Amino acid sequence: MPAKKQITRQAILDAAFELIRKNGMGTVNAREVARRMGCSTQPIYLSFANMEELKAALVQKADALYQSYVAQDIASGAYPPYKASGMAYIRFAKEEKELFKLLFMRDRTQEDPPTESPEYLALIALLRKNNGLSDDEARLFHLEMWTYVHGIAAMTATDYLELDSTLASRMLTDAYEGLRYRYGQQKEQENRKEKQDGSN
Amino acid sequence: MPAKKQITRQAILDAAFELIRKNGMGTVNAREVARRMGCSTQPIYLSFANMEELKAALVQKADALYQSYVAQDIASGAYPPYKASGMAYIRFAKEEKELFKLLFMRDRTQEDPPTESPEYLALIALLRKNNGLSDDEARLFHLEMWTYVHGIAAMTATDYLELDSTLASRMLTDAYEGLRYRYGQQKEQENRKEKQDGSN
DNA sequence: CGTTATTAATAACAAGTGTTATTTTAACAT
DNA sequence: ATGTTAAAATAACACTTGTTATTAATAACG
Repeated sequence: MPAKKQITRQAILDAAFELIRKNGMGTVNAREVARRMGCSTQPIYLSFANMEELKAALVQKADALYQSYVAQDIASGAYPPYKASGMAYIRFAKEEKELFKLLFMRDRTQEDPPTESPEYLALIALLRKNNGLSDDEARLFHLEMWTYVHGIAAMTATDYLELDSTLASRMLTDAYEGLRYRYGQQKEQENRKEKQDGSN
Repeated sequence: MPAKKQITRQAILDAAFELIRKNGMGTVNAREVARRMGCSTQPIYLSFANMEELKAALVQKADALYQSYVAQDIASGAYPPYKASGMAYIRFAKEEKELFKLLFMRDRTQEDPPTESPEYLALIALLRKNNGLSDDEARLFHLEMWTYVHGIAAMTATDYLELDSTLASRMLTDAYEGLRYRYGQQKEQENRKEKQDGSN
């Protein structure tokens, strides 16, 4: 079964990924991808059923890159694991603005797992262990930290903010330690209340 | 100068605004706006030079609505002024998701005033007064609070988060009081250092 | 009541984009 | 070398959207 085989799915993906990285998903279209590969639009439809399928593959590729950011910042040991997750998210937003917008600033869809990911549960466990929090407390603590991290990252990706990693690190520590203090306060209050209840 | 005058600029603006509120700027186009008014696209080009001009007017209208949110939440007195600003931002994100995305989740452009708005300066002044902060400290404090508020609002607008106002209020207080504690700590450290320097 | 100015409707053009039909090209088997 | 066949180029179609040309309608004025 002889043929003439040249333009691979991978090559298309790579060309489209460069486009999306630099100019965003809004600029991805068949003719532009083809132009960057110096070919016609036909090969695209040989490797993908339609543009939607290509775009889905691009999202996957973007997510893989994000995962590598997290893995690297955790492995590097520059920060403790919980903080490293946040720093990686912010670093990704800063270095890959378009991909960040694609992955984290789109409307949530039904595909997005509402289920609790292992990564999420690992972070919750980490907070419980490090700060002596209950499961509910850890979840709220994490929500508060994560919305904060997301705020920094989102404003960075849209160019409202330009942070170096030193300031980002400081902001995360401020928030984290501030919350530890708050949650400590709450524990004290609960204890006081219990004591009172006991003495009555 | 006789004529026949019926479809006003205002009517077009109103129809387009309903569209943008419900379905976002991406869905605003001449034919759809016309369809909603039960007329052709011609009148649009009588009142506006082009669609870009219409869209700019829509952004202005959206901003006016946002300003009314802030004004109302400050005037209501339900929260102290600094907190009210944040609560209004979050409420706007929750009740007008598309408008929020339009105003606050787009890439920053050159039009966006890099200059320090009076509103911003008023909030800084408020923080200085209430918490005894220096100008620099207040600016950083505000940056930390505002990125947090933005994170909550942005995740709400994209449906990753669904908060009632009670939880939003609690989250803001947690962050605010946590930061007050942190900035208090820093002041102590500085004082300790000064004392040491003095004794040498 | 007819003229005229102005608005709106209709139709059309242009550009962009997804997609498919048709033709051409080139690698491999024979 | 040549025929077969997959892949690629070219061309075309469909649809969307911004915009403009042309035509029809209508209100104001004499």
